[in-house]
Amino acid sequence: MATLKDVARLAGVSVKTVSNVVNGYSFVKPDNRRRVEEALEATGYRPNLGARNLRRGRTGFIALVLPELSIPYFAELAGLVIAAAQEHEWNVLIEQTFGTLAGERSALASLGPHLVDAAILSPEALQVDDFQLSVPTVLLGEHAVDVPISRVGIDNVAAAQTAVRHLVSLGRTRIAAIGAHPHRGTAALRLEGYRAALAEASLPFSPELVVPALNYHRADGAAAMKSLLDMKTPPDAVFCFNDLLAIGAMRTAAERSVRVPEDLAVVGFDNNEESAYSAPSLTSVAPDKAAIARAAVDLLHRRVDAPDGALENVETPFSLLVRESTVVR
Amino acid sequence: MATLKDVARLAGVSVKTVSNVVNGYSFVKPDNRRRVEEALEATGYRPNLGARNLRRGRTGFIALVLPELSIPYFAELAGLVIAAAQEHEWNVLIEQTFGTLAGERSALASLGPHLVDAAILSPEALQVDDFQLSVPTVLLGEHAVDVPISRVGIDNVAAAQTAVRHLVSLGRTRIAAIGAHPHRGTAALRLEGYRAALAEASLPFSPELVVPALNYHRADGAAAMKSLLDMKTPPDAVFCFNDLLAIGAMRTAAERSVRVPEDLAVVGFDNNEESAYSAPSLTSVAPDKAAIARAAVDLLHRRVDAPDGALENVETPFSLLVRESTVVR
DNA sequence: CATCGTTGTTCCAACGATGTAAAGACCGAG
DNA sequence: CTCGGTCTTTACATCGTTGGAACAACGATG
Repeated sequence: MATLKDVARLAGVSVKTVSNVVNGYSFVKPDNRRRVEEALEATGYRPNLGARNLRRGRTGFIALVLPELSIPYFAELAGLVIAAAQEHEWNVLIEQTFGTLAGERSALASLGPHLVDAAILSPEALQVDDFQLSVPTVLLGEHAVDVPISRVGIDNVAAAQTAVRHLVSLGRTRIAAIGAHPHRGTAALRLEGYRAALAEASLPFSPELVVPALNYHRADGAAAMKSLLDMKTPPDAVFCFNDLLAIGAMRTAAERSVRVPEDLAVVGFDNNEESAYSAPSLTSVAPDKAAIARAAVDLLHRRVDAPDGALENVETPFSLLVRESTVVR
Repeated sequence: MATLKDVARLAGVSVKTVSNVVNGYSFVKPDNRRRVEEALEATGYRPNLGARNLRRGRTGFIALVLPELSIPYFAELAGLVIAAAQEHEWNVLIEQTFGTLAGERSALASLGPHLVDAAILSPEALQVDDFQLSVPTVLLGEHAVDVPISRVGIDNVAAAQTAVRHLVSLGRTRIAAIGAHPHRGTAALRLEGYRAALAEASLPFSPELVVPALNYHRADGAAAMKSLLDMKTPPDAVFCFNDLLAIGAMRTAAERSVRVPEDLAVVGFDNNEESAYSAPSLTSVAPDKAAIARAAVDLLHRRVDAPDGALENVETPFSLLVRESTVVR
């Protein structure tokens, strides 16, 4: 691999002059510039990023800490973050926590100014004390606990309310919710939106219709739905806190020969790509994932330049995509 | 951020002694070792990986070049590669090519010994000339063209043959294939396995039952299925070259009121997590993705130590998971 | 008591890049 | 023909780390 030294020798100038050409410094004699450029071409020089960053005090990387890439929402988001980061000449380092406290702590511990310039976190279990951050950071989703960190996400209360309002507008009166979670801020907000929509329609809030889910995988949705269908008066609609839960719930409904949407309307959250193709296709709250990714990366980019900027709370748009799981074609 | 120098000053020893402690060098006086360890603890020292790697001539990163993270197969695989890489103290840098030649070329160009120690490629469009690699590399899947690079993957012919044999064993006689592709090596092999299974069963090979797909997304499967169902004698089974195509195909079948599996048996390939929850659930060829990820990373790890080792061709196991899309419960 | 091998520590150079300061080239003005 | 100023290039130090050589301390050996 060619270094600046090699190029300099070939062009017959000093190392620094080559560096100046590479970095677009203005005052280089046209003649030298030409010779250097030829030498660069001839050697196929590529800067050693490690060395450059060591000198510059930057790493050129940002961390993206998320539960798991096999969860479609995070996979799609990761793809968008990578694309957005590229525009700022950042490479993205993905760390998986598997939603565990230990995983999140170890991811956080491995972060540091020498490894990444900034970090995007999507935490599920972190405690207040864990947030000893050494690089500019932005949270995706909601603060699980009250910490002064910038955040990007949608208005979860409004989004959930929109979803449940839709179920109400279909004439459903016994609307369940799947995905309650003791420590997840997002879950609390979606539950709040759910309750608000019920109240708005003067429907009673029945705690037994709110089913917790410790993970948000398909299997959890399937299990939760089983318990709902075992009730003596099962619900006629269910609002799931993500699409995977909804897919699992629909699976259980199919196994019990409960018709969706006739007997049971189902709404999900996240709008995974697969949800447009499920049978029936899934009505879902669709956050603008590209906007989230771009907002998060842009915010960090500003913050790296001005580390002491004010906290930001960016709200990105969402929409409700109505599909077959709530409305008969 | 604390450096070795800070720790050394605090412990009252030289920088190198601290370095020795950090790197587990044996001959350090117990007393000094203790003092250094206390100082490490007190300062919260973390090695600057950039500097270390600059000195060691390693970068600590491997590249994973794949089409798109929003494709579940690649997302799942990426998660497993990250986990496997962690065991070798490697971080993974993901590059998305979106399946285009330009995307793959630019990913390849950005790679180099200064950025990554090795690379895992999952190419779709690369030409022979493009393979001017500067770091140890392994291909996932198949060689699109004939290049001398190590490779990890399953036996695609045998896997496809197993899938189609299963359809034959169900008494299906008019078996279609979705996913033919002019330049994709994997597609050619799966087609070969398809033809072998037909031949084995003395079934005729009908070119009109082989539908090409330029991309392997759900929409392509849906479109391909439409063309098959428009035939005057539609197929009674279809082998899709990946699960997304199969999901799309099943979607079209549902829209046309074609019953799966009664009227049409469907088999996919990849065993995405979503395929166990689709309605009906999808019979699929299941490669051992964890084995693929581990084999690829291990191979690279060997190759980094011994760059001139022989080419390797690692075949990982697969199985056929029979679900509702081919067999009535 | 000189010598030796082992153990423990320090000093120096180097990885490849860039910021700084200073030196050299060049120009026109006085 | 010198001076002052602007352009252009260079030597050097530096980022944080580690390999190697040099050196110091030690008990053991003859």
